[in-house]
Amino acid sequence: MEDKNQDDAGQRAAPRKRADARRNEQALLDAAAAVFVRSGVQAPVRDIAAEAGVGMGTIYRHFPKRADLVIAVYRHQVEACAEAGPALLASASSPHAALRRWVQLFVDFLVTKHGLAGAMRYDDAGFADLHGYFLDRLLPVCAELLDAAVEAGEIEADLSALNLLHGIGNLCIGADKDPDYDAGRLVDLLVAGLRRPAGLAHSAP
Amino acid sequence: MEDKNQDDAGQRAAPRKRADARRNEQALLDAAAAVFVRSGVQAPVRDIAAEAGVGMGTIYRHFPKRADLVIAVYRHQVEACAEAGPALLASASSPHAALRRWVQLFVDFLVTKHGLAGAMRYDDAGFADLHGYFLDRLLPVCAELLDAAVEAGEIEADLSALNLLHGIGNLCIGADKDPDYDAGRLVDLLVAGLRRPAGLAHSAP
DNA sequence: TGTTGAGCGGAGCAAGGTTCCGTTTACCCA
DNA sequence: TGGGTAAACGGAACCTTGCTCCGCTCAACA
Repeated sequence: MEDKNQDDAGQRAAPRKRADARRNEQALLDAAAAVFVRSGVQAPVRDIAAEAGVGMGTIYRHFPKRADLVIAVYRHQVEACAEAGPALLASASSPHAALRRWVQLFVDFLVTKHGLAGAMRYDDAGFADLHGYFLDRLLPVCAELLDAAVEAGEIEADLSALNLLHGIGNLCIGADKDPDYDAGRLVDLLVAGLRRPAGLAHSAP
Repeated sequence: MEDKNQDDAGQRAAPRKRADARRNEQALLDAAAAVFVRSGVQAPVRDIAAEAGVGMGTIYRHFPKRADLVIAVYRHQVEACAEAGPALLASASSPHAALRRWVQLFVDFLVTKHGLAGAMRYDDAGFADLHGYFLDRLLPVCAELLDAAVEAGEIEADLSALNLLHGIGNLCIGADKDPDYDAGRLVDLLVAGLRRPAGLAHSAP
């Protein structure tokens, strides 16, 4: 456990960081998480630097783009969401039910992070990497759920996972700002609209 | 027709503008429209001033916020969309069909204006007025269509017009940037998901 | 303990929205 | 037609925000 430089069991080759560097990276992660909760994901970089008690240069040394910091802060939760996909598929009563529950999981995640959905927008150049990261991680999961539901004859096959994820992300924008806006309901309607009239091809259990 | 100062048959009391002021206002409107087509709605104010051949001060005299300029440019089309609602309700085969067609009209409008949907976001403070304008004009129309469909027993009553409009606006974000993203399809799914299983309460014609 | 380069801080740059204010000029009246 | 005046103009300047640059510091290792 108390190893020398063990952040990432994955890629060896990183030439061991200095202690102060590791300390600062962690401080930045903690500070960013706190600031994101307080002020939202679009909080100024300067605020985060101040909260962590480091200079601007330090932030950009560890996280070359603002998006990289955001990614790092939410990595664990994205990972958890990705892993929930196959699990739900195995445990839910049908692929469509699994899809529906997974989608709500994703919505809950997005909605609880002030402004994350907005920052993830496809057309936000500054956050292109964030967009890419979410897609890399979640697109295969979403596709698997979608395919399973198509396979089971529960939904039409004409919606790509990419479109669905995009749509969900978009629907969650602003959900944290307006208590009357119910992103979960809208997303659920969207997934419901996907459903075939019961008993067309195969039959649903 | 060649009146003295007749922009607005509505509110009297405006104390007659100078000729150069009227000329510049029109030039700005034209310039903004051109720039919006070329570079999108988020084009820098400076670009619009340059295109119109006026200074920054002039733009802000006529349109105190960037959003005011955007509103002015699209006012006609928003108006047309608003008026299409009752017309569709009168002509379509059912309220739900009317709703569906109206919604597609709105989607087409949003998608063809680079970045308009993005700028309209609820959580974009800079464009709060734009958001407000769209809502003022289109919310009653949407509510009317929704109510009619509920009345006819075609859809559930548990989705507010505000939520629906929000959702549609959100779904259209980025649609102009990514040719693979099909906002129209997603919105249609959403509206489809709203539909009651046929023949529940009243019966659909 | 001396050397050295990884790491640090923060001034500075660019971009974009908005404001300020000295100058210009359209319009009214004599 | 000639003045007077307030409306209108223009653009420099300001503020915020993301990101870069670079001289200084000090952790790590011999």
